[in-house]
Amino acid sequence: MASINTNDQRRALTLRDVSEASGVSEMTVSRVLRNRGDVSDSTRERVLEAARQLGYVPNKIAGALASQRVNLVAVIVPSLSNLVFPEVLSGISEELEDSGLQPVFGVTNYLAEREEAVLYEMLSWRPSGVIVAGLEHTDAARSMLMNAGIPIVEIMDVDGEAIDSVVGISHKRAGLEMARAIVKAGYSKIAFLGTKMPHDHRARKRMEGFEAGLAEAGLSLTDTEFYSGGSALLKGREMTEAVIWRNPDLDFIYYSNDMIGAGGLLYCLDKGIEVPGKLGLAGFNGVDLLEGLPRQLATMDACRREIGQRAAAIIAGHSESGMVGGERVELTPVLAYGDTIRRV
Amino acid sequence: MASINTNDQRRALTLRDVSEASGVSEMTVSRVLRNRGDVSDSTRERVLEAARQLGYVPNKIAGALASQRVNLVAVIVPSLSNLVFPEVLSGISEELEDSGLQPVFGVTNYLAEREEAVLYEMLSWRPSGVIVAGLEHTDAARSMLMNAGIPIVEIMDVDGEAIDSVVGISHKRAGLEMARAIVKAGYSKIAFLGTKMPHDHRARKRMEGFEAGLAEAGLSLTDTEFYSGGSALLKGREMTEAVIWRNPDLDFIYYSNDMIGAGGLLYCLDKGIEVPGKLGLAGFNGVDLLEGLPRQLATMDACRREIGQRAAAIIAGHSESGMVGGERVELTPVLAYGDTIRRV
DNA sequence: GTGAAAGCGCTAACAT
DNA sequence: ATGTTAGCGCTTTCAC
Repeated sequence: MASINTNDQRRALTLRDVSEASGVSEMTVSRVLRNRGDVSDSTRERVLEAARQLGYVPNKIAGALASQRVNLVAVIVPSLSNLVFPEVLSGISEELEDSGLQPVFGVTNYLAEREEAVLYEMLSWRPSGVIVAGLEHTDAARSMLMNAGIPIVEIMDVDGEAIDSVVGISHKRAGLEMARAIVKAGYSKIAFLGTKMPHDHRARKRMEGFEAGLAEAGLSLTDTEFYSGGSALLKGREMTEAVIWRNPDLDFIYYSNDMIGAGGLLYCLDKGIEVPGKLGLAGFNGVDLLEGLPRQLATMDACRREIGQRAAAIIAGHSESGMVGGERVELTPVLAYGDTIRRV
Repeated sequence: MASINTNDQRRALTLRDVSEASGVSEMTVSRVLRNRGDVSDSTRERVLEAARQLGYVPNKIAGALASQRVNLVAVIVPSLSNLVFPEVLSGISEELEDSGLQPVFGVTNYLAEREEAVLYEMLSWRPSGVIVAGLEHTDAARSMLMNAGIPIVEIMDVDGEAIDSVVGISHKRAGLEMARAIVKAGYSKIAFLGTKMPHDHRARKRMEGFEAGLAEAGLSLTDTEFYSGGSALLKGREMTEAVIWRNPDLDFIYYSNDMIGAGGLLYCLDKGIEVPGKLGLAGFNGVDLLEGLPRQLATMDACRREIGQRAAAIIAGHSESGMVGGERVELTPVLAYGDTIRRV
């Protein structure tokens, strides 16, 4: 009890220290600590006790180098403040929980070069798999992924060519179906409000799909506006005000995410604008937050958590049973009409 | 141009491959790739070109083992869905950007045993430093941290005994000052609404400080209510309704976070309850979201981003110049009255 | 400015 | 059930 950790702070403990303390070979200590191979109960006890007493923490760097195996899964997302990605990450963590694999998160801030750098850094740790948001990458990044020799899962989006596996939804179709629903509900003077970020490819695809849907009915967007930075809720208010001011006869606004949509909704309620009679509104993502608003904003669930789970399951499957790869999982978002689209 | 990466997918490239492709020794290739030591320009060119052509990604596992240096900083937080932590993480990432250090994130879900497990896993990769939220840990975790021989920074909270360095605010004092401000404004029938999580020590400390502040004026909490799970905004509405129903003469509600506070505010606006005249409200954190609400909820900034930056700066400082450690940084949150506390 | 040898701390493979 | 040997891919150190 007395001399726990009197060891020098500089030098970390090694297997050898545990070996000496327990009078058992390094190899056997290693077996005990990894639950690998047969070890007698008495030996196991002694080793475990010695390791505990010393406060030994294995060196995975050495272990990984020797075994050529790393229990890490690289997960690369554009942002954490988006509300969307933390949920994806939860799904991944949850699914990986009992697989022996550990997620490691990297953030790109929606910058392709940043993605490339993060990826390079992560691949240099030789992870067991990569989960990366989106299908758009620099050439270098794409080539790194193709040559990594590990399972790659691109998530969120299925509109494009996948490197290996892909799990997501079609944002183009999401936009398209929203447009159809809106047209069917009788709206015709329609605006799109979104983020300015040129690298938010999914928002862009939703807008493209949306325009295609309007085109089917011979319509086109009356106005658009894009923001960057700041409180999304506030930006939603401001942009809504601006676009209404510019287009007094506007009858629908499609927002690229629920936060700005919620801001728009609050603005309309404040100003006494009749929703959905005079003005219809819809967002995207299906975030929890909406449940607490005075009215339910129409939205489309992006299946965030499930995307994380399915992606993680693919990586875990590979590492267990060496699957083939190249899987494609397209989930189908459901349109929730809420209270902000006129019912016909 | 033709035969880029015809290499076998199984075996990753090594320094030797680059060495052979460039006709330079492994050692010199290593020097080039790390910008270490003198290498002639012509040699450097050849090596870089060969590495690029092959698509070589260095093996940091081997590098770390040989050099006994790892450019990783372990960052451990309770949650990502809290809105608070993503901001702390941004602060850390930002500060570490040009330090050569890389943050690696782990999540504990407010569970002490989970924290211990995550910590163990992370320490086994021998990071250059640890940033961990909170001062409360299991004995084993505490002992691991003390014996890791690397800089440890506990963040968010300064009310307690630190292992090494600490960066945060006093949540007790935050609660205390909120109570004083409320009492001064003339409120006296006061409720506290928060999360049920027993391991949210900071929310607990705010409540304790708050009660102490009320006690100074001979007051005590009229009612409390705690929730877990679900949409915080919605829970805020529900709990507010419940507590008002139980205590018709209630004149103030202190929420443990801004999200439930915002829910409460929206509820009051819906119901036409006069805020702050009949009922005062206050939250905690100072999240962006509040800016988009119809009224400004009173809150206290938790200095999240700055906490991340300062903590990261301490770790980076250590790794550069071998500082002494044991720093203590207490930031001071500012009370923003907004529109939901009566002005006197 | 460049190369050769030794070894980081562990585990695979093969003893016994 | 336990021990021995070799080596994972790099970097450190020292030689030239």
